[in-house]
Amino acid sequence: MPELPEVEVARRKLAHWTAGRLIVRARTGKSRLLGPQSPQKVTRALRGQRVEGVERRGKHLLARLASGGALYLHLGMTGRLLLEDGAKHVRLALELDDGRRVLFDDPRMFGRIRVGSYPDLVERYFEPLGLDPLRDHFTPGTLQSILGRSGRPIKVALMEQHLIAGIGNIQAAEALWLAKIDPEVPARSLDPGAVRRLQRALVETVRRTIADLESGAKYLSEGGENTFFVYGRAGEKCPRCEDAHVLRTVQGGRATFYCPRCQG
DNA sequence: AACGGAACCTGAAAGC
DNA sequence: TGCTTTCAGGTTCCGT
Repeated sequence: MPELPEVEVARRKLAHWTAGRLIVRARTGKSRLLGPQSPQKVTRALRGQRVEGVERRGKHLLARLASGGALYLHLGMTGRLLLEDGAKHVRLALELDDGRRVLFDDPRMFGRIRVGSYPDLVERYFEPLGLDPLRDHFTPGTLQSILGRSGRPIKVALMEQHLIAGIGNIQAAEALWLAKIDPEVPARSLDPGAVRRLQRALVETVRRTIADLESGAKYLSEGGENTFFVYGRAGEKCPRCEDAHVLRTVQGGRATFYCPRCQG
């Protein structure tokens, strides 16, 4: 499920829960989330460690440990972080010195858990990523130069993590609707005006989704109300022009929602 | 290199 | 009601 907004909210929560805390013990079991690492390697690297801070780039999280090591997490499609119980598929549990437990729940196991040295994990998982829409480097100029390198449909290009980090299927659709850009046009064909609108739209949709989540909004999959403009709204009237209906197509194997009138 | 499609998984929702 | 199919907000691998 998680795109940048959910991951950023997860980062804030994890930072809040673990601030100044010691991991008394970690529990995990053998699962594909661990990759080649043994459960023992993971639990040994975490036990007794103090969490010094939690960083995010795109959809990737890194918790710095006092040892100079770090815990890397990717929430995949269905991963989430929560306190205490209420989770059926806990893949990692961190028991803190205040008696609380942080749980990484992930039914589909598309997420990823790694331990290692902080520099190694940064190099492996952060450095290959492109522009992060919440950082200062995300400007119309940098976006223009990045998009100029791709001839793929703009919707597909927006989701390529080595170009722009953190945008997924929902945020891509929402940003293109806000910017009134046809999802099918080649990325490099956007003129400076369109790139400027897109840059603003990406920041806007990401910030708005974060604000919604912070105010308690639930994921669609957890029964939450659909707060998006076009995502998941095939057949409904476009909320802007109120004339055309939202269409659903498929690009790169993923559903794309857009207004053929506003974004034609 | 670039692209489409399948694969990896489980569970909820829709279809019959 | 219950069985079957489809779909899901991510990433990676494989063949063309």
